[in-house]
Amino acid sequence: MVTIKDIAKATGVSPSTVSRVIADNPRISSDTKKKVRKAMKELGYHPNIHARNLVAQSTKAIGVILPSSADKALQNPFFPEILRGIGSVTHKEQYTMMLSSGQTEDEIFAEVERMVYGRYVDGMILLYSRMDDRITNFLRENEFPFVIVGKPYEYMNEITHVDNDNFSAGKEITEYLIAQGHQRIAFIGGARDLFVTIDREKGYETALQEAGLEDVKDYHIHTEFLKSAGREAVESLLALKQRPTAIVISDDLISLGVLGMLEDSGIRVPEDISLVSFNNVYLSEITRPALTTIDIQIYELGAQSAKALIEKTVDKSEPVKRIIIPHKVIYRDSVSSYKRP
Amino acid sequence: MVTIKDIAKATGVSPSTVSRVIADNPRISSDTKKKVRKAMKELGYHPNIHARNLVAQSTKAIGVILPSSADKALQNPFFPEILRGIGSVTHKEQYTMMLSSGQTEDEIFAEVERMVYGRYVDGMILLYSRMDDRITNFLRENEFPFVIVGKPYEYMNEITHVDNDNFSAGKEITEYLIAQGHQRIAFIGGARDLFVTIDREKGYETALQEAGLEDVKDYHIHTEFLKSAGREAVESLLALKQRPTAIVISDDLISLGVLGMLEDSGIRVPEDISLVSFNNVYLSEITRPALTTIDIQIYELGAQSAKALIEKTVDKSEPVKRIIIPHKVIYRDSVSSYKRP
DNA sequence: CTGTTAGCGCGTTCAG
DNA sequence: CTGAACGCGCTAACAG
Repeated sequence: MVTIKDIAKATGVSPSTVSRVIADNPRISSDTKKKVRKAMKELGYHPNIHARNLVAQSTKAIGVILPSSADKALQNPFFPEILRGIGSVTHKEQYTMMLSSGQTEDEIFAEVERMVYGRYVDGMILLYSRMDDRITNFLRENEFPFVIVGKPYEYMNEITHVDNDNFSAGKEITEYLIAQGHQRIAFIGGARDLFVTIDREKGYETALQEAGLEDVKDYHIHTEFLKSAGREAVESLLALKQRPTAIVISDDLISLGVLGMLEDSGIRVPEDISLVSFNNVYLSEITRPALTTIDIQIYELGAQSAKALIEKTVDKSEPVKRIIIPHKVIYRDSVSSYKRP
Repeated sequence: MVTIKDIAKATGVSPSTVSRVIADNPRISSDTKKKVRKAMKELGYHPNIHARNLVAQSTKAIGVILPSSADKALQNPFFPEILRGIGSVTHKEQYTMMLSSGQTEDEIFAEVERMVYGRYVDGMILLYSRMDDRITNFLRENEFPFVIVGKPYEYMNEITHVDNDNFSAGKEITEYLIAQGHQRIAFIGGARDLFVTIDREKGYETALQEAGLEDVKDYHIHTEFLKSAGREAVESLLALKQRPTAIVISDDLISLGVLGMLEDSGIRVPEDISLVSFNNVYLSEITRPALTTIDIQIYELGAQSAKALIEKTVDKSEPVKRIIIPHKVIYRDSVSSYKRP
């Protein structure tokens, strides 16, 4: 391993001079700078970060916390995509990205503790937002910089977060369905304690209400990614005497499952029933029919959260922010206008 | 920040004693151990890894290199799942996982250089295997510990890698199709320079050959995840006077695309054409029909590669290994036996 | 069984 | 413009 001393010796200057050259300190003659840089190249010098971090009391690294992978949710293409977004800015800023690897909530919590106390990272991004979250509380109590992708369950004004306007998104897409003539519209969502679900559902309810449509209780379904359990729920939905003519689904991946069940039941989309959903992951354009869905700009969600976090870690006085990433309806083929039978 | 010194002062012992307690050194009286541990608890001591790494000349961290995300391939649920596998063992071993974040090959290469030279990590896992790969060469030249998930393009016997027997898998699944009476079987694969594709395709070819079936050139299609370009290819396949009655597809995600196109063309699966594919990601059971596919145990692929890597980083003399993860055909509904029309 | 000393590689005073 | 000296927090070698 070639250190600062080695190249100091090789060039006949002192280690501190070399250090200054690395930092591009203006009060070093360009002559010696050149000389030193040359030696660095030749000897293959590379700074040792641990030494650097030790003195700098900062690591240019951020931790990314995934939801507990008990959640099958991890299989969602949402994650690679948001990681890509985060990566784009960590990379640009020469930051490093450390991933949580725990499976259960307890494991993850222990990991977060290590990361924070051990000074592994300068800050973290939470890729989920759940009610009453231990990790969020811990981070807050320790005044450790972090940002949440989604909506914090409390202290909204004290926690920087990056989110979509899920309420409006849910409202808009439902209104679109209503504009197409649908009056019996159901909602299928994921876990009930996730804010995305909650917000989108509220938007849906509000749209119904404003249009003077009845909000039927049986039309609300919550399920974890639609395995057998979800199947029954959907079947009961179809068994209703007043079957819905359209469904708002809170996630593209769930839509895929629903699409399958509908096909099993011999129900055609969009002829018999219309579907809309959220996220616009790659999948949504290769299903048949292709899904009308809301593009929430996952990549941007990631990029902006990383950007906000880094800003905060370099300047503690950076104010708390709430960043809303715009969404957009992507019209494809899963909706038809309702024609009275 | 509370350091070793603080707790030394608090307990009236020397810093080194504290250090020894942390390492659970046997020649420390259990009395002082207790005393020291108590103080650590009370003062909230946590070791600073950078200090530790600096002296240990090792970081308990591994780098995970994703393929360049120009590849849309990243959207594949394969990645979250393999990360989960890797995470399971890094977590158990108290290791840390650092993710590459570059988008282009050049960016990633620069990152790898930093990680290696800067001693960010003790070793890395490459989540792809491509012909003539710069990063592989670099790692080899620097004798830096790494393992490849997939097959190295050369120096097979000098690079530890974790792979499936993709050749056999391709052969088996094709033989299954043949056993169902199919004689005209096509192959659709991803990028041509990826070893997975190559191996699976060879298995397919061998099966045909052994069964005395003709290997039709027009039956081979290569495409990047089936956007417009892939569509044309598939359409040309269907336009052939001798249309295939079954298709072997090298990835579940591609299958999803093909399924869509087939439906567009009014071709029913499996009645008109049978489909089989690889990976058994979550998706493959929610499509309609559910896909008959080969389970390659993605999670295990990740876990084993992490395990092998960590073993190598702790004991440099650990021999090069080649670990083959078994696969298994998962029979679902995308295949029917061929009946002469 | 425990304390003292030195040093990991680097950045940062403080002198000059 | 540059060098010497110190310290970041921790471990290891050597004493005792």
